[in-house]
Amino acid sequence: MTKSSFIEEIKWRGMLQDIMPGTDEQLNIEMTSAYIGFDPTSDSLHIGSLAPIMLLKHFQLAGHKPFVLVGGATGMIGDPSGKSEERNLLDEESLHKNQEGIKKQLSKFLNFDSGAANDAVMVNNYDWMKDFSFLAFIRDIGKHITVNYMMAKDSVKKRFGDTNNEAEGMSFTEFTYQLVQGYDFLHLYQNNNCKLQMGGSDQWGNITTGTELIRRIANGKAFALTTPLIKKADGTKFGKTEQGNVWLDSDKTSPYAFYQFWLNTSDADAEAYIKVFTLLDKQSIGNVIEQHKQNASQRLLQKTLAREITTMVHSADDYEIALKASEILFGKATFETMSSIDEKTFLSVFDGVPTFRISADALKARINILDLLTTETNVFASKGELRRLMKENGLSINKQKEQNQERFVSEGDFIRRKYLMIGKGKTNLYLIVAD
RNA sequence: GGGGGGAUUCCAGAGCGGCCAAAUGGGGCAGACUGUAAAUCUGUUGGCGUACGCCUUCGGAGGUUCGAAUCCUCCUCCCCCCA
Repeated sequence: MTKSSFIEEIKWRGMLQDIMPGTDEQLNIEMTSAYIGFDPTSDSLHIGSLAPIMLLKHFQLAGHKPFVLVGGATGMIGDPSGKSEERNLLDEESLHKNQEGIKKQLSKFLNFDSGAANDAVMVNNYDWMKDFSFLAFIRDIGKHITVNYMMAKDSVKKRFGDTNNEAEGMSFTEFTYQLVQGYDFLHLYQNNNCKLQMGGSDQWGNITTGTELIRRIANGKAFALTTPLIKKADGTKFGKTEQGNVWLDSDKTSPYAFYQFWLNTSDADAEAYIKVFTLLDKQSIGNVIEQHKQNASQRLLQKTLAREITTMVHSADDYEIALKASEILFGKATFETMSSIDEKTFLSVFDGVPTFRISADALKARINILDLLTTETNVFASKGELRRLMKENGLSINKQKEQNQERFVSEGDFIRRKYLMIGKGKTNLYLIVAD
């Protein structure tokens, strides 16, 4: 891939929303540095950050130099354009911890230490903001931008209330956000020759405040580029499940659950996602989409998508396990086949499946299924809920549908006299372990 | 400082003395159809009991009443308008 192909690349992938004139030319002239900001509010990123990460990935692949900016300072303020509330100050220790966690995850995508000229660099704006006094800031920075300019931004306008919306009001702190973020850009421009800031399309206003500052203060030319926010075809929020965020950290979201998330995307979404979230080239993606349409029930598109992302975010081994687990859990596995698998493999299959424990002693006697699932374990919140589910034929025990509320289970029902698979509906599985 | 409006079950939002565990919509869950999709349709959505039923809920604390989410008093919190 040559340097000039970056824009082309993200264009056909549908990752280009807005771009400032001259950006492409700048990228053709020289190896250019660009940055994207990430929130250090947790020690792990979730898939909401994946699109910007891929942007940096393509950027580096194109021979340019990516900067990762950890928003230690801005993260305390809260971006008014986002849904986020104003945040609390993170202490330096957790800030540091989160930064390390994020770097570790990003290392799977970006080269930080290869020795190449375009190695990625991580910076934290807390480092240069923490000692910047308020007075110095309003004198040196605030002076150059008018309130009129700041108020013209959509993110701000929205909060003041326009014809459709009611005024929400915003604090001075939030109002200042774009200036602080703009200053980051100026700082990186002056100290790291960083000429481009990228981000989600909601960041456009903040980014242009930065280029404006650079123009006025440093008399320089900087560029901006944004990527569309990832949406789902049905309009619901991307990246959320009933369990909450889908994290990149395998402790927070198991590789199996991660794989399942992507496997379950709709056709319409998967076509867009495979371009954004995988590195497969145009030709390969075209083929996959074509083949998928020939025989949609094979779900080749989702399987490819899930394989690529799981391998990239976790590992090939994790993918293999997740795949095998999915085949067993959703295939035609029976009590016999489940029993024939060796215990180690069996457990790896269930890694990531919610597990409940019960004492082996309690199993000596026969237990009513209702009691087992509500009183002995908390698989279900109430008996009423469970009864309802059983009436609707939604409960299965060891892959067998069960409607009889008088059903009793004992040791013999447990696989290897230890494990019981409980299914809720078609897709939700729980494991009960007796020990 | 003055005036007005509000707080209801996950959310929005009806109810305004008994028929209210509380309309309707959204969301959730399940079933059918399928492909562990999407769309659609159906059921369900406080707890306990198979069920007639019982228990806990309508911002908080008291009160009126045979009976209150609904009326009264005080308190807390939110919003709007005028100064």
